[in-house]
Amino acid sequence: MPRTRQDGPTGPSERARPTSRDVARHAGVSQATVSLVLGEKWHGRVSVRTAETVRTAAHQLGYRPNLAARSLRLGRTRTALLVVPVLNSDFFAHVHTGAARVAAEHDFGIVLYPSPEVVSPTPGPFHSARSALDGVIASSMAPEALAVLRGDGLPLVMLDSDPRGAQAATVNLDIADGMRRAVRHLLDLGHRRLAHIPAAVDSWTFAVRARALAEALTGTGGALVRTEPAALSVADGLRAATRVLSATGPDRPTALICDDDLLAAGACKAARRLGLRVPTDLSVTGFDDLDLATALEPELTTVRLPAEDVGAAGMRALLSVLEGRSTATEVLPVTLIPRGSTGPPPGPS
Amino acid sequence: MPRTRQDGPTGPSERARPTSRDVARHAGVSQATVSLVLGEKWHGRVSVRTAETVRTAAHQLGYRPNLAARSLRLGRTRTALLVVPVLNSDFFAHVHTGAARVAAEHDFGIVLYPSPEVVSPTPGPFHSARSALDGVIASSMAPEALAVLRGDGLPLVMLDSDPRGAQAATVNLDIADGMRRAVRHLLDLGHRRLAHIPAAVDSWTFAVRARALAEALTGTGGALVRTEPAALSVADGLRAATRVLSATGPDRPTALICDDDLLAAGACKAARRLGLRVPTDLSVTGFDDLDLATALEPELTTVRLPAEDVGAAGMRALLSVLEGRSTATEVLPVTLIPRGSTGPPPGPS
DNA sequence: CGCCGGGGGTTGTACGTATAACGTGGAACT
DNA sequence: AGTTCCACGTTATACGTACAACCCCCGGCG
Repeated sequence: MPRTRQDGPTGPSERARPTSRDVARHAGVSQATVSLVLGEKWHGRVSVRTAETVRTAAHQLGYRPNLAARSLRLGRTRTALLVVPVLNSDFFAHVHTGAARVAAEHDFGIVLYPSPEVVSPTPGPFHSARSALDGVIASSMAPEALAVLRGDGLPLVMLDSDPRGAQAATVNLDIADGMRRAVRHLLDLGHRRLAHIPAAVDSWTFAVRARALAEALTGTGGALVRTEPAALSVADGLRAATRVLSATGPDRPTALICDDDLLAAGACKAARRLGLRVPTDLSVTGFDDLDLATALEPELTTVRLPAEDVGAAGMRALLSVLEGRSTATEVLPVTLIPRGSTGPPPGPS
Repeated sequence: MPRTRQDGPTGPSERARPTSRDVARHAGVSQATVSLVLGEKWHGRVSVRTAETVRTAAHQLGYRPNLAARSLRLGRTRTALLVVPVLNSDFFAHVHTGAARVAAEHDFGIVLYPSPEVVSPTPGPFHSARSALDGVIASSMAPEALAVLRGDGLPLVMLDSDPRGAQAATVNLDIADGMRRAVRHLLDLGHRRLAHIPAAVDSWTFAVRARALAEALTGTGGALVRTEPAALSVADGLRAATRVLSATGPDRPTALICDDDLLAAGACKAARRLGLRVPTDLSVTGFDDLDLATALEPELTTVRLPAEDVGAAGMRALLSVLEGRSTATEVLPVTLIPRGSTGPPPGPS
């Protein structure tokens, strides 16, 4: 007997949750009527008086619909999965916040999934096997992980990912424009020899940065003198920047473009250790505009990515897909935030 | 007719998900047998041959159990809610990671909820109204929010919260010990005049810091010369530290103890702006050991809080509670990470 | 030879909800 | 007076699963 009322060890204070039938009994109507009223589908089918009776009864009993039952009946769960590569970046934390806000407005829940590998070593059948889901929002995923996701056949929205060839709605950041702005900013300050510290991560969002950087430099007199990829951490940014800055003569750049604020922070550290002052001797730019950017001294010039907007737009896109309206790729604008880590290049000492 | 097979606009490729009954038909057995086999409850009730047949059939069809149905039947959802005050701190991101890892090991899911207010302005009926939950892990919650949570009558585990009077399992950090270590560290370096920048947040974890600081100083010759609370941000840490450091003479502290790395970062900024070098003229300590701590120059001496362990222990505690084993309060040790932001006080110039 | 036992399943039911399909009493119209 | 029709509900059912309770057949034993 699995279903005896739990009046045992927990005591009788552990009241079983009231069901719609309990409410019905209490209000003197049938369970169907309760469902109609509480589901706001009663107009013209139930009298105003009865509806009111039902509502007060539900309130008195503290009735909460059983979502498992509702999901089973409806075949929908009003829950979306948000997959992010790493959570310990407040970029994705903000993505989540934005998505959760929109979700809440539409009575949706969000399950956060910090990349399959983090939680379980076996990619295996994806988490959607566990939680009942209506759709998936995947952020900056590697292609093979995406394939796994798509295997579930769930409605999918991709964030900050390659829109080509993806049979899915996509919400992107205008990363290329961001890079153009950063380059333009440095060129305007007078820099001509730039170096790039790309993130050593195989994902669309970083591939775009490299391409846009090259394009933005063509025909401007500026040149990319060095490229040194780094893993996404302060420590590896430090290492990469140190290598780049150890060059001398015309190979030494006067400005460093980093794919991420973490890398930029590492670069600033490297500069200081090499006796270079930022921005007097070296300019540094980042991407994201994390908390970190203003914690540093000098504060970081960076391309701000509207993370919360990305999450919100992603959730909205998913809702559209679920309602049958297919969505075009959406591209959100980014802004360059000039701060203290960039300045004119040092004079030709 | 709500349940016509969806062969319309989406096309016939949108196969309906196979149910246990489909598997049964495919394997030539009854649905009950499928349930027994897949639920690993068949030993001695189903022959090995049949069990194998069922499993291959399930695999061929790509069967995934419908979790809504299972939850309805079982009355349990294998889903826990993790409530955190703010997500845009990688402390809580790590808490989540730890909890999610343990959850995955036990085939549990985790729904993350970044504090009621963030998502919906009305606290109202809590999120547990939305998602079907087996239990709640609440991290550093304000008392009134906790009361709302408890109102749902769900099994509850609290993280980093006041264990007294809480009829719930608690996983705590030995914050008091952390503060003691920080103070001891500074005293050992020779500091005698300390200032405290507490977080202006009404929560247990910060209240403990203040108390432990006072206790750690009694009878040591060290004194707390100033206390200036700040909101949990770099900017407000900067503001508060600026006020503290503007004092002159014996009121000016030689070391700043900050309740959080963000505040410590702000303090370092303040020091630099006032022409004070860290650690030569001023020592600074923080709490958390965020990425931030090693991004700064000098790197931050800080009390490392094992965030991931907290999350993991919290999830384990919840599992214990769900299995009827009540859990004692657990206290995790913390460590002081001495780095570049602390040093001997300046000589009596 | 009749009865027991147990291995190997099956049938039936309940979880709580949403909604299609079906009354039902009475006012209004023919 | 009979028919229509509507306002207001109710009854019945299905979603997919887990498991209690039953069933049947066959070998062994008294």
